[in-house]
Amino acid sequence: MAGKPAWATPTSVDPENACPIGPVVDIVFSRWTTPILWSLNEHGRQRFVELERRIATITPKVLTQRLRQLERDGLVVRTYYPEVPPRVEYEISELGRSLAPLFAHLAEWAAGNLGQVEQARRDYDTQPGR
Amino acid sequence: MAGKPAWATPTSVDPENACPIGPVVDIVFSRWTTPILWSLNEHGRQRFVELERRIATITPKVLTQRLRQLERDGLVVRTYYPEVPPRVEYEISELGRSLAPLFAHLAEWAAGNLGQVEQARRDYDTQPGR
DNA sequence: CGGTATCCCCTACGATACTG
DNA sequence: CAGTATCGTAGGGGATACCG
Repeated sequence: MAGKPAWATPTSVDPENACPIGPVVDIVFSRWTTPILWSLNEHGRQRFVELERRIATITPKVLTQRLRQLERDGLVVRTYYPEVPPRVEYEISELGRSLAPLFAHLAEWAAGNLGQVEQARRDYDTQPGR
Repeated sequence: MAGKPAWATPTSVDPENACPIGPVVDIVFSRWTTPILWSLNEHGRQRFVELERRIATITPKVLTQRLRQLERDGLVVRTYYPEVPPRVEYEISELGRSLAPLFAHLAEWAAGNLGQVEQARRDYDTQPGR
């Protein structure tokens, strides 16, 4: 990154640079990833059907997609047992588990502030003239 | 397994959303919200064009949509000055600012672990037979 | 069991105007 | 300046069926 002088303050930057947490949000908070990671962290090693049943509204196609993505990102470990019938188990990786405090932080914020968000919505929606 | 993980909330878990942080993720980490909140938190009060220029790749339509949503959720305060030409300023609310430690936590995780994610991706992609 | 393969729909988003 | 209005599209899921 030695091309740009430090004094060259850009008037605009691409979203990645505009927000340092952009990339990590894409990785951790893309759709379905939080229920999956949460389930694996809370209930430990699970088979495909267990996850499918626990998340309930997810389709097998999407569950596969998200699990592959999480595996590729190193957040989930997939283990295949060549038995009959075949068995596959998913577990959260060490890297994935390192997200636990972050998730706890998020849950804590939710517990303390979600009510305010809901109240704000009610207030906003009852404003006359919208 | 070692009992209850740190991120498990005692509040009843919705069987639909097998994940207590589902709602808060929708509020805080839906598309474009993090760059907007980050910008408002980092650079203070800003007018519409300032945000537009800073985020650069966002269109005015979408910026409006997201700002309205954030306003409705009580994370952003919109102030309209009926001047000629009109002036509108956006600032992060107290509730929105309460997300700052969370964002910092996220940035910290990213700084420490994003490299591992990228390495995991490289490893995964260089596996033969995919 | 643990997935693919297809088809299809919906809507979030982008592009391009235009206005008070 | 601070937005709307309108149109068009891509692709992320859902539903269903099928395979090793």
